[in-house]
Amino acid sequence: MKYKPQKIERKWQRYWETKKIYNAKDNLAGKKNFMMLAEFSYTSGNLHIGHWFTYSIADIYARYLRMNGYNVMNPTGFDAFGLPAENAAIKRGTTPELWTRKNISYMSKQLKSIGATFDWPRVVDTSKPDYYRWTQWIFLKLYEKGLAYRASTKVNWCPKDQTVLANEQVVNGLCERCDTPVIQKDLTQWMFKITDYSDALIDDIKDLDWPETTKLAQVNWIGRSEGAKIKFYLTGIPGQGDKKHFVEVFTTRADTLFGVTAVVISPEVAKKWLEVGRQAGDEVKNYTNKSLTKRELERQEAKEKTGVDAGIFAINPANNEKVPVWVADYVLGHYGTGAVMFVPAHDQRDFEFAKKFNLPMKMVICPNYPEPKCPVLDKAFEEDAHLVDSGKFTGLSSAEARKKITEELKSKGLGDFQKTYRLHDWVLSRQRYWGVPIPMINCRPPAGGCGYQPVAEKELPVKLPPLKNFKPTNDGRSPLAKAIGWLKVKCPKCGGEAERETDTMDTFVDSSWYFMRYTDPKNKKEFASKKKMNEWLPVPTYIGGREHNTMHLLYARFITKALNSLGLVDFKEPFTSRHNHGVIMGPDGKKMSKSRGNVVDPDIEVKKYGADAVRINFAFMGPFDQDYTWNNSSINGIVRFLNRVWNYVGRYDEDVKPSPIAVKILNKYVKEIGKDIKSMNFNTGVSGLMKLLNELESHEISKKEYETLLKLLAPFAPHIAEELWFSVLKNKKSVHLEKWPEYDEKLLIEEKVKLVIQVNGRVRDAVEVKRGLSENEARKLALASENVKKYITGEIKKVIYVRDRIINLVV
RNA sequence: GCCCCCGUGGUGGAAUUGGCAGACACGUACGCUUCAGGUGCGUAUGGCCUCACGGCUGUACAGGUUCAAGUCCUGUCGGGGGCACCA
Repeated sequence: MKYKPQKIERKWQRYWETKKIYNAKDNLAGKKNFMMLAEFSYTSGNLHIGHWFTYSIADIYARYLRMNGYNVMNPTGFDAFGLPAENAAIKRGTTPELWTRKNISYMSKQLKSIGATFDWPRVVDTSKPDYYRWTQWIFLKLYEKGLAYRASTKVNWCPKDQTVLANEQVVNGLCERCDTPVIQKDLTQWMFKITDYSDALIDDIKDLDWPETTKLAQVNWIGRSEGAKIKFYLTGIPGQGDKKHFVEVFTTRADTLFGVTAVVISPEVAKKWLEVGRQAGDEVKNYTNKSLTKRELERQEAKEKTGVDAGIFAINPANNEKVPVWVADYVLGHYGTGAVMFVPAHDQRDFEFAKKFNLPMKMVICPNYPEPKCPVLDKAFEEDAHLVDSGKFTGLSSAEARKKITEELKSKGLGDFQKTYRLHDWVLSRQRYWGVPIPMINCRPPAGGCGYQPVAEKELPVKLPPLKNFKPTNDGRSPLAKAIGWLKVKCPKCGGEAERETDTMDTFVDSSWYFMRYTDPKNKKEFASKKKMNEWLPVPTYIGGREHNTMHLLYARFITKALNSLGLVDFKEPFTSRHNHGVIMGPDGKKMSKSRGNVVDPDIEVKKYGADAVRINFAFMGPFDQDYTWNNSSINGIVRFLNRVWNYVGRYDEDVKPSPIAVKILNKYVKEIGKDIKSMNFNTGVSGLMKLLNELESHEISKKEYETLLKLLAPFAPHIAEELWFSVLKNKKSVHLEKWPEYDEKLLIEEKVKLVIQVNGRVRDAVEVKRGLSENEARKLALASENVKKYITGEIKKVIYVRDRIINLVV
């Protein structure tokens, strides 16, 4: 009989599912729980090759752990809400709901074709009311705690998708989903106070077993910088006395305070001044207003800095010098205090501004110290050095001066140490239909005017109403405003006619807690019971894509920390170890996309070669955290290998006695392959299997050894292993319920080893010797070699002997 | 600009953590098989020199440390990623 994967794979998939062998029980006596988490799928239509990559390796690992005695849960689910589904539905003239349901049913079929150990009864679907009622519930808990709030801010608005985006969803000024340039708008939005956790999110990341690059990306994203807040009193405001008003600046370089030649405020800060009726010339007003209408991208990409003299003055708290105040849009409104002290000698941006507007420079950090002369610069000197012309601080190092100057300012009430973060609060409102309704009610006049009220817990879920016209509107309001019957509701406080909140949540809220639901997916009373969560969480191993470094992973950490503060979960971090998988590029080396026509369809590959071959191909490509260009022919080698396994096991004869050499070979690879899978080096694990077969093929083995071979193969190629296990070896119970084979340490010891002989570090010979040779014996052997003799011209100065490995003669 | 990672045959990659570079595969070449073909089998395959034994050279480049360097250190070049007018 020939190996025909298409004939056996479906059969075993059905067998595993009906026998429920992969449905995790909550507690199994004597077994340790292990949730093998791979990111769930977005319901975009069908699985692409990247899903296969992720799920294949996750499943190999899961199967290995299960055979090693763990109680493994390998859950899967669907991230089903969100913009792409909505856009696809609009394009195809269907509804997001129908579109998503159809995709889920098709993708489920595809997921089953992988032959993975998915725990189907635990599947979650974020767009189902029994899931999103808990997303809403979590929102309410955060609201109670003050971690969800509504405020007006400058937000990122995608004019094409007609919705607000979180900072994390803006890539180079473009919408992450549709690449449309994002504009800034002042809108009142629901936000999560992720910034409350800035320090915890940075500090706790140290202890996680995550890729360093991911940790670093998060630390950079949060962008903590330590410096000082310094107060500059204002003067020269018509009709206002001195010391009545002040501007605060944030700086990391308090040591350059004596080099200040101006204070520059952002248009955002300037606007507040204009609003409180401060007198200002038309030039200042015009500049401020014009800057504020600019797109973020425009402001960033401006080649030349612009600005205007505000006509008032600030007093340097260090030396009481009077310096002008300028308004310039290179100073950002949303970072620090929105105002900076202007030190052109030691800040490149200020330097450029000073050049353009002819503002004075003053050098106070001198690279030549203690030489009296500082060089004339063609750019700002931004490094740390020693202070000059800085009063009593002259001569101090930058680091000392930062501390001393800030302390002095603090004692006078003119400043303090201050940390600033780049991270902003998470804007979670979306003005789109296909998402979780935010469970709030707004009571406005002429009704009671009670403002926003939370929906009572017992009223949850606030179901998403069916809508014929769910398209986004251009008035900045969610299409839910059109669902009149749904919209009108009684105010919980005054009983007057109020309206439901019409914004829906960012889908990243849904995916921030889905792994918790896996532990208790049917719970009707809680989002998950604490007891069950404690049995499975935090997630020991999480596999996913690098694109989530600063989005999903950060959000899930935040939600976990928030729930922990509320006493709802007992852990502070959701994922103890994280592994990023690479991206599979098309055969042309470019990112796969329909428009390029370089998409490799996993269904076609499976039809051609079988799921086992596709799985092993992914495992064999190389370390799974790297990117790969799809190679059309590499899978041929895998198919060859599986054919050879098929034929080799087909040779099984119950009367044959195993050769001792074969037993030894197997023993060696039991150790190696196990080690490789355990450390997630799946590529060398596969090569181990290939080597094993290469070495074994010329030997006879008995049933026990055939069984070992199949057990080693089982995590990688579950179908063929199962088929041979039943049909050739005549076993009655699944190979996947077997224990991982053990190896005999004693059998690993080779009595003979290869000793490499070097002369001056160059290999000249190699001899087979018995293990544990003494240095003297080795030396004799080395000197006996003809080839070695040629190179020994004089006296031997030194001998380095590494037992059982190498002898190096130095002459 | 700042921060981080990576450079090994024609290709994917391996290398017991400083000890035989190129395992295992893909591809290619030649040969064998015949079930015609894609997915059979065998041999060869970093480069240069040699009929051969063997020698030289070789892990982006240039140095250094060491008996010994793909691995450690310094610099350069190239590729990728994160942040980016962040004070």
